[in-house]
Amino acid sequence: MTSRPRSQRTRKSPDQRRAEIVEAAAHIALGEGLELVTLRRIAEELGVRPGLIHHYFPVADHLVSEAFTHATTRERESLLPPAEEDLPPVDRLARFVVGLADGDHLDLSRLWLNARHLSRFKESLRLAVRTQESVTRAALVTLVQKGVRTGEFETDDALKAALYILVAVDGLGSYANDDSPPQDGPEIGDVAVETAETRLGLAPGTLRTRVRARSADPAP
Amino acid sequence: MTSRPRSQRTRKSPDQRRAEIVEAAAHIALGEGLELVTLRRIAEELGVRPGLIHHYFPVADHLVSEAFTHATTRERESLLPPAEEDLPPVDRLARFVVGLADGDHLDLSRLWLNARHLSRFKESLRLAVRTQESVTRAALVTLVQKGVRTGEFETDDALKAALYILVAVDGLGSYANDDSPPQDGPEIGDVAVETAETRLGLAPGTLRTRVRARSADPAP
DNA sequence: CCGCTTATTGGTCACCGATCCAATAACCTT
DNA sequence: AAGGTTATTGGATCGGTGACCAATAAGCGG
Repeated sequence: MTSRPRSQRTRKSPDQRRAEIVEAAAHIALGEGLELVTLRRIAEELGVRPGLIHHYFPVADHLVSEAFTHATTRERESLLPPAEEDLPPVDRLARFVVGLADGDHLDLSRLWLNARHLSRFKESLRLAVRTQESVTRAALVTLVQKGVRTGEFETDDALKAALYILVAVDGLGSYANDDSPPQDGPEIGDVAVETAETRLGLAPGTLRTRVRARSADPAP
Repeated sequence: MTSRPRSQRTRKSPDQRRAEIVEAAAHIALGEGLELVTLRRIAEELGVRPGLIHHYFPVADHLVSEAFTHATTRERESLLPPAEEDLPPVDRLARFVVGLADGDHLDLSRLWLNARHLSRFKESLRLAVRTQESVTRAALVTLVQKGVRTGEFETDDALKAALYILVAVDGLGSYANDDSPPQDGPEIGDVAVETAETRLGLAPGTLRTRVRARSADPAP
């Protein structure tokens, strides 16, 4: 009865295998932390021998930074997607800010916190963080500018407004690993939302309203 | 010639030795990171055998969290000292916010970032972080309230104002490990300073001015 | 001054990382 | 169908960590 689930050996194309590895690494990074993106852990995840991972990533740190980049990119595409023609900037901003301010996407906040710290010791990760940072910033600046053109936002310095919003978002992200009761008085998440509204001349409550409106009205 | 710097054995009182260990650990934590607060590393720092450290801290994690608490407490006492009767709230706030916003105290910002992330995995550290967080918050709230009473600050919600300032400060702290050129357009450090000024009804530039004034005028 | 408590030593052990490498076998090419 | 390329394996090595412990000696109290 010695079932032989020992799947012998499955040989895949380098591209495919590599993608598979990065995918698994990103998954672990997001769920368990970048320090658990280890040759053995990823190998285990894929049901493969550690040596194989080393074959594709001779330097383990590179896998770590790729995992971060991959996870981060995918998350951004869902949180701050590039212009959807039909969706006004206010709604796009609302999704981004509210999505991060509220409990959702805690994974992502933790990952950023993780990466920002770990980048102190890992050169390649530091570069990846910087890159992702500027991509995000660019996306947000573009969004703000578009909103200004459509008259939805009001600011004389789009870059500055974006920076303020990002600092607030990252500030909240600092608390991503707190597990204290959310009785922080003035709903801590509001800080980012209010900051965005203030900086862009939106009436208080606008952003949360837009999000609620959208989720209640799934099919236009 | 065999100099015998092998200091035989120096036996100290438990209290003294323990303090010495925590001191060394705090130093390493601040300068090299909490993950380097290791039995061996601290022992080396003190010219002592690792076993001794284990004798005082059977659970290594406790040393880590104590190191954080120690370092953090000392730094706070210099950055946000408890009421000095002669110093007006504006100046005390200025020292705190500007001190953190500008390049100084990078060590401290890195340590906080470090601790906030690492607390994801270390229970005892998580508690220490939460404690230090609330001590700092309480100190800042008290300061804001005092400023409101003296008429220097203007806000209808001291706690909220303090939270905003802290989020901005922590947001900046997120970038503590960046080594990119500081050409971030609108001086990134300004975000915290401006946030404080805005939230407390201070004229723009007030805080930086106060700091400059104080450092130019050492002896009253 | 001697004895006893205990701070301090100098190891051991198990665990878990990265890195490297020879041998194996999957699969494509001819 | 045979051969060759190389993806994949299964080790071994090395360095670092925490935990643990018997033995030693420092220095205090009698």
